[in-house]
Amino acid sequence: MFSKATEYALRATIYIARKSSEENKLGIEEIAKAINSPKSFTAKILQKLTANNGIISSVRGPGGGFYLSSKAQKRPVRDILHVMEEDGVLGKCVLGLKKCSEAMPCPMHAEYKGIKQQLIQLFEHTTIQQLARDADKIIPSNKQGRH
Amino acid sequence: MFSKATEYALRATIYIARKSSEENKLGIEEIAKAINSPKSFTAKILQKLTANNGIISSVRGPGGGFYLSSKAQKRPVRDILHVMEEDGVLGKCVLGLKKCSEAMPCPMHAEYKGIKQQLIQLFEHTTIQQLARDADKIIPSNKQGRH
DNA sequence: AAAATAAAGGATATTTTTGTCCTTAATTAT
DNA sequence: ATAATTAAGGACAAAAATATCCTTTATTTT
Repeated sequence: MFSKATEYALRATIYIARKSSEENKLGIEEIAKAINSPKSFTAKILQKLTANNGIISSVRGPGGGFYLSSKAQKRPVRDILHVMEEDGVLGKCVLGLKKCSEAMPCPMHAEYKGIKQQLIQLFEHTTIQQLARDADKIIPSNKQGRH
Repeated sequence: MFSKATEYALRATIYIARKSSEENKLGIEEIAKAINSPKSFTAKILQKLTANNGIISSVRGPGGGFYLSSKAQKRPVRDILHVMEEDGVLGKCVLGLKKCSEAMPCPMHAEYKGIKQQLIQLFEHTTIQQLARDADKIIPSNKQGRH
């Protein structure tokens, strides 16, 4: 469904959300290892997600690394797709027609319409935080100890 | 969602289903023009779909061309994806994890599960013929005159 | 101030996807 | 038989996606 770059972006962001905080940043080495992605390629992707006050925050130098602000945690997953310039795939025609609409539907339009809507809703309404918490329910992270 | 090659494969097959019969075959020129795809590239794709008694039938020489047997018309759209080696995308994990299952779910698994099932059902239960007929309801083809 | 650390950024390489062109093979009509 | 037509197939080209490496910049520690 998505490019590898976008898959890495999603995995990395969720991982950072789970394991980091402003006090406990994560290095690219750890992130790439954890999400099983090529390090340098992942670094480029994080650059994109970090650029101009983006989704991920970063600090250089010793003790530096990547983290997610609590504000960023509340952003919808779709924002990640947007930065990766792949949010288009959600609304796109399955047959790849540029002009496919209610007025000019492709042969699959009627059948696919409902699924498309659900996809858009899913990525729009799900926040990064929700996914991070879901993941923690299954394999608890050690970001914060539970009392 | 799918590669261009697969989009062309779907569009071409549906077009052939609508406009051709064993008595009235279509040439690559017409097909490519109709579905707005590069001719030679589309030819390669039709070769794939034609190979070893595949979905599309073809005959060389004058009066030759491509057509769909009535048996092929009844095949599910998923068969096209299979030939294009992209039926995998339907069942694939959204985050691209190789091992994502009920037992080892990715963070999006629960949320995406239902949509994935609908996608599989859609491509499995919809036949080429159904799409061709849907399309004809909107823009009637001239394959057979209506009395 | 110097050294060490970690992300940012540029340049380049590799692989895959997309696309084109030309020749070959099969079939039909002359 | 020969010529014409049309798909099959091979070789190659271009573009995009994926991946690596090296240098630079910011920050902290010594």
